[in-house]
Amino acid sequence: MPELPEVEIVVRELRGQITGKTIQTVQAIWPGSVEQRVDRSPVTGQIQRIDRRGKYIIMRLDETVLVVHLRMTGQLLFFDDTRPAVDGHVRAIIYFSDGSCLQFKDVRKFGRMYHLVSEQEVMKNVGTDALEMDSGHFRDMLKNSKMGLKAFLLNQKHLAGLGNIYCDEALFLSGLYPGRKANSLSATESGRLFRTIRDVLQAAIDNMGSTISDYRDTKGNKGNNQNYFKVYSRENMPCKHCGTRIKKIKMAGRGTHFCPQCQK
DNA sequence: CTAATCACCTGAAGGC
DNA sequence: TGCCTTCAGGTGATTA
Repeated sequence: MPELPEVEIVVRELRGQITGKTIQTVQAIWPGSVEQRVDRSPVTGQIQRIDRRGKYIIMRLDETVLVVHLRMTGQLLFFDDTRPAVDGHVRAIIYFSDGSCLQFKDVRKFGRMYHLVSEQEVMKNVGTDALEMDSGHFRDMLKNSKMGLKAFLLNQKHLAGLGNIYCDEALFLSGLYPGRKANSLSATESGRLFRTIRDVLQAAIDNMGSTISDYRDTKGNKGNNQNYFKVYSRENMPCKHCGTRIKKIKMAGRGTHFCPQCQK
């Protein structure tokens, strides 16, 4: 579910909710969801600051870091009081010394909470955050890749943060066919794609993220951006630009929506 | 290097 | 109602 905009909303809320709080214990209800990679040290300490790169949430403690990736169905739910798991899908709970808690709910169990010395242990293949990228670097990466655009944009090592939804949206608004080779773009097309990606992500943040089914913010609220999709989930519906039926095909292993008329 | 497939999991939705 | 198949926002390993 969560791509860059959804993770950004969660991070912004968490900053206000848990910065400065001290972790008392972490209860791993489903052990597979929590990876302890710090020898002889339980997860404790004060949360100094919270960062985000791509879809990763990085909570910086005194000596270590707690990194969370929500993958498909993960949610971080904050509560002012101490309470047991709110339902059977809660995989871990962080209890703070002031009595509040953060519950990590994840239906499909793909998400992870990592306790690490450095976030690089799990983020060595994650590139520059999509909102921190500059157009020159983006153009250089495109020029040096023979991948199709869809696969290129989904690959987190180039640009971190885009997932299936915002890839399809950005390619539609750029007028680019998802199978188009990255190194075939002109300077104009590259610049347009760069700006479109940034605008699509920013608009989604302004709309509190997209909720297809599982995404919730830390208070359990859904996003609103799903009401503004231009192509994603619009198979067989008329293109908002030209009226042609939107097609859905499988590309780079993912459902890919596009307008056969507008995207070349 | 690039592309395709599978694996990891559970639940919802559609076909029969 | 029930069974079976397919699909889902992600990523990493493996195999052509």
